[in-house]
This record gives sequence, C-alpha cells and structure tokens, in this order.
Amino acid sequence: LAEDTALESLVRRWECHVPFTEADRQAIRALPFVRRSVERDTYLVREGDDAQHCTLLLSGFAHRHKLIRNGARQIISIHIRGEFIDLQNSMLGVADHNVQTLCRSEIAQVPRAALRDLSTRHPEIGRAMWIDTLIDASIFREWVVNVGRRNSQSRIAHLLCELTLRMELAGLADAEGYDLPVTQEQLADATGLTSVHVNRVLRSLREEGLISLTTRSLRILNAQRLREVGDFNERYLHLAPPPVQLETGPTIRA
Amino acid sequence: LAEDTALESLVRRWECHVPFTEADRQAIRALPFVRRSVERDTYLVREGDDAQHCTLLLSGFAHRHKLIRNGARQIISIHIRGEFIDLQNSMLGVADHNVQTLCRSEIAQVPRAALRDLSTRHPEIGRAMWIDTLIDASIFREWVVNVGRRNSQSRIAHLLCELTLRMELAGLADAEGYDLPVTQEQLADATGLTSVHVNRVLRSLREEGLISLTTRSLRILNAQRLREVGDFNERYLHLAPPPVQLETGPTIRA
DNA sequence: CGTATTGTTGAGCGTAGTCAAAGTTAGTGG
DNA sequence: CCACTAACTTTGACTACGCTCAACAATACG
Repeated sequence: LAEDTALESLVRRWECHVPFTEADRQAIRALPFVRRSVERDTYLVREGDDAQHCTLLLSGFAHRHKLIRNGARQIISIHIRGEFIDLQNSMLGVADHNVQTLCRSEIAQVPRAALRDLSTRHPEIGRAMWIDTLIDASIFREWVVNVGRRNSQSRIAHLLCELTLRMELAGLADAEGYDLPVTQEQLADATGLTSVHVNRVLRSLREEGLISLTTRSLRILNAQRLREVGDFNERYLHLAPPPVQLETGPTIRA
Repeated sequence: LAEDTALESLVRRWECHVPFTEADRQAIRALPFVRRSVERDTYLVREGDDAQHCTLLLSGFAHRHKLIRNGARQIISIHIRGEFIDLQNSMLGVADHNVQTLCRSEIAQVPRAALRDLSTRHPEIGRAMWIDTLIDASIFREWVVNVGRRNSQSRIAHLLCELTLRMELAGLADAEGYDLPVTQEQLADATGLTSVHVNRVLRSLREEGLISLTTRSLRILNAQRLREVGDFNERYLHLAPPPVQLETGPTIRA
C-alpha cells in the first residue's frame, strides 16, 4: 500500500516535463526498490563509490557536498522530499561527490540496472529522467553564480528563495513557513561563507523584516523584498512549461 | 567532404561512453546542420531564448555565463573545439544562460528537432547525449566548489589544470602549451575574482615557476605542483575508461 | 538534568576589492 | 607598413567584506 505511493511522486514529478502513457506510469510504479529509514547525517553516497542504486527521498532532507584538501566543505545542492538525489549515478560510473541526510529521513533505493532498463524500454521516461538531471545542472549553474558573484546577503536570500519556492511547489510549505533542518554552518557551506557570518546575515534579514527563522523553522515575511535582495529569478528552475502560475490566474481552483 | 568530418568529433566523443553500432555512427554523421563562422564575442545563445538549435564548436572557444542585477558576470564554463555547448537546450525550453564566443570560431548549428529525433530513434545515442550533459553537470559542481571554497591561487590553478587536461585529451595541447584566448577579466569572471587580483595571482604562479602565460599562450611548467596548488583531482571529469555496463562484460568484442 | 551541539556576539585581521594611472599589446585604417 | 586607437595588462595605495579566534548563551537531546 505505502509501497504504491512511494513512487507516485516520481510519476507526478516527471509527468510535468514529458507526456506519459498509462504504460509508462505503470512501469514507474513497478520499479523495484528498498525502503529504508536513516538517521541524520547518514552518508547515502560517498565520493569514489561505484553506486549500484539511486536514492529517492521519500521524506526528510539531504544535501550533496564535496570536501577539499584543507578539510573545507562545499554543499552543492539541498534536496527535499520527492527528489532523486543522485540520478546521475544511474549513468555515470563512480560518484564524484558525497550525499548525506540533513535529518532523519526515509529513502527508496532503486537499483541502477532497473533505472537503465526503464529508460531503455520507455524512451519517454528516459527523456524525463534526462530532463530531471538537466534541471539539476541548471541549478548548479545558478549556484556557481551565487557563490561566485553575489555578496553575503544576496547569497543567503537567494538560497532561501530557491528552497522556499521548491518547497511550495511540492506542497510542503505555506504562509506558515516550514521546517528547515539546516544549521548555520550548513548554510555557510552552501553559500561559501562562514557560520559566524551567516549568523550575522540572518540577523540582518530578520531585522529588516524579511524572514523569521527560529529553531530551524523558516518563514518568509516579505517574499518580494527577499527576491530583490537575493536577485532571484526562477527561470533557472525550468518550472513546468506554460501551465501553472502567473498569467493563468489563481491555481487554487477546481 | 569537410562536412563529413564536422560531426566526426561527436562520434568519437560520445563513443567513449556508450558502445555504438555502425548504424548509430551513420545516424550521427547524417545529422543536418548549418556551418557558420562567427566573430569573437558573438552571442550564440541568450538567456530567455527559445533556442531552436544546438551548437557544436568546430573550432575556437566559447563560454557560458550569467549576468546578475548589478551587472557583474559569472562565467559558468569554458568550451573547446569539439564540444556541444548547449546540448541541454535540445530538451529544456528556454535558455537559462548566455553562450558567447571567446574568439573567432566555427560552429555547426544542429536543429533541436533533429537531436530529439536522433535520441529517440537511437537510444544508445540518446544515452550518450545524456551522459555528455551529466559530465557537464559534474563540472558545474566542481566549479561551485572552486568559487565557493578555494582561495584565489587554487581557483586559478584549478581552472588551468582543468582546461589543460581537456585540451590535451582533445589533442589540442602538448608540452609546448597552447593558445588560450582568454583575458584576465574573463579569468576573473570564471573564478569569482577581479581582474586586478587575477593579474597578481598569475604573476605569483609565474614567479613560482608553475606556468608561463604570455600573450595568451599558456604553458604548464610544473604540472604536478600546479595540481597540488589547485587541489585538482580529475575524477569529476569522468574520463572514459570502463564506461557503461560493468556487469555485462567487455564491450570491445565481436 | 547534564552534556554536546548550535547560535550569538565582539575584537582584530587579512584576502581580495576598488580606484586610478601608466605601460603594453593588438587591431584598424590610412 | 606605420600610426593611431582601443583593449588589455600591470602596478600602487587604500579600503572593506567577510574570516578568525574566542568566549558565552541558548537549545536540543539522551
């Protein structure tokens, strides 16, 4: 029963980009997987691994990161429930970065061979998987810009805008905000700053009335201003083509 | 005649990752394209474009970049002869970044529809294209680390190591070095620094005997040390070796 | 309730940025 | 081929954003 719904998020997610037949949908639902609960800070993939399966986040949060020689860490992406966190490993051989949970999470591990097989036998699904990784790549590009050229305020604001929008689209955040199990040190590693400085930036964002962030519960108080500060333009997220949002009026409708 | 060789680099490049049949190779060679010579600084793609074709670099150099509100620019990748510079546009709708030549170059523009068609009718080619973009994504991740967590010396050294290795693999560089048509300002925009500081870092690398860089001709004098300084590990480039299909045995066989 | 982790604040510092000017190279047209 | 100009490189003096170090406070968690 629960097994049925585990993969349902994939169907919904991928169907945004590519038209599926009912056979496609069934093939996704028929994917073999192992469901697993993992503690916070669990490594799901380690750089150098020859990963034999890919991991779908059923609940919780995870992040990808790399370590450099001097021990510093750079977080490359943060993932929320419903996302595949290492789909590239279905096609690339050896993992080039680490993946770790940010909190207690539930995952579904899908054998690499099954994903390859699926993409071969259902070309449209293969295309959806490709597009999924292309959007990941677009997000990486935006992160290069974020850590390369924005000041500390903008970096944090941009990151919060992105996470919030993705959470909202996944139906995991509303006006009440949401739980963001991320320490200031992790925020620092995601933005190329230090935790001390992140602390000061968060304070200034709070003082300016843009956010409230207490005990890891984030609430955006002034989305418009936060977007301006973060120089945020959602184009790089390649949200589903024409349908949703802005020009089509309210989405809360039958 | 020359038309035949234009696409040959694609065959060679993609064949590193996926075993092709002769039919696959012929299909690639049969791709329609328009060959074009373009001046330096020509925009090949602009953010917001609904690109109808993808661009293969036949000669010259190009870079991808994004501009932020205050006018600053971040270069996201640098591309050399033989590389597809916007393959993701064959699948994604609207371009999320700019692509511009670094010098006078020759390009082949391949209609997006033809590439989609190719990937559908030749799944192995589709897979190779996917892998191509996955390696791009891996390089973006490394760039996030580079600009996010390395100091100025390491950033420059890392960038030079990457470019040199890719040039060597393409047979475009040897012990004599190679021509790198990149200004210090562009180097700065690629590493998240300023051109003034890049100038100083280059001087220090020269003084330490690691490189010689005069009138845009680069020569690596001490590759070992440069790699150390740049914290360079080529894993993220996912260079060919035992590509796909570990479990099905050798692919180079009748 | 006790301990480890995380968050907060201050003081001082350093890497890289800014501004400005001079020197060099490359590209253009006469 | 030279002269002129624009683009690029180099250098110096000064500045500032974000880092380091350190101590303490608050929180989470077993």
